[in-house]
Amino acid sequence: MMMKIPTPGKPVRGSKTGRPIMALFDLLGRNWALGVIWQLADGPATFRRLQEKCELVSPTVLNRRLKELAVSGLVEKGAEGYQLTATGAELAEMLKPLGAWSGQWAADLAGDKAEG
Amino acid sequence: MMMKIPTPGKPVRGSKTGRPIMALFDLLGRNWALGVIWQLADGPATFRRLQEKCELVSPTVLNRRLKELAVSGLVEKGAEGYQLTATGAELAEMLKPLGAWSGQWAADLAGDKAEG
DNA sequence: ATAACTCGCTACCAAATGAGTAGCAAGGGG
DNA sequence: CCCCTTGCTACTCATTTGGTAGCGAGTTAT
Repeated sequence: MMMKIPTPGKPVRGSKTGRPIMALFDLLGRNWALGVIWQLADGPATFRRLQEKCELVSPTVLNRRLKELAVSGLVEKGAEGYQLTATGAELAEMLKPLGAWSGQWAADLAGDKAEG
Repeated sequence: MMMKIPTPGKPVRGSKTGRPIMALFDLLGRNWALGVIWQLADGPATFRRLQEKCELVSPTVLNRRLKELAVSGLVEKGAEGYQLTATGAELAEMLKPLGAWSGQWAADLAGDKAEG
């Protein structure tokens, strides 16, 4: 099983420099990575529960993302299943504003189409 | 040429509901999407300049991301090349904190390894 | 004890996406 | 006209994803 997990400081997929922000973007720039963090911000969840919250993402992908996020110190396993680490929670906190913003963005896009 | 571009309000890759936040995560959860926005936050750039800033990302991928971001109203073409729209700039603004945070994250990860 | 169920996860394969190189059409300069 | 840069497409091959099936462990119910 090959698993390239982006790590700050060394070359990763799409980043030869390994600048932290690029390693982060590489990690988050994978399907469902952001979604998983978003859902875990609500609180811990078991594997299957998380799968449901992520609209039935396939177990293959979910498991891959969880492993990557775990190695990266953003997610960990606790008594109640998977949960954000302190670091992961910080990140989730920074993502929160995107929730409201995305609603506005969706509205704008719909508006543009109606007008244009 | 098939191009599935996530649009809020309708089912997209990885999201049957099309909730705006999921459409957004789908859009951003692609290789270099976040990186492109990040780089454009510095100011407009031509295609080739952008390619350089993104560590020589292949033109294929860069072009795809730009098209997707354009359709999604985050990026547009101006006199000086590609640039963020007002909406895109808002998003970029919200991503800014990640820059500093990722530095800390990288340091923590390195620290854990050294200790652990 | 065992049958039935749930849970976390892996194996497997098909489909989509990505990387990388080559190179073309358009525009500008000399 | 020739040469250079720019934006981008074509093509090929590697990697990632999606989707289904199902296993081994633990739990409950009989």
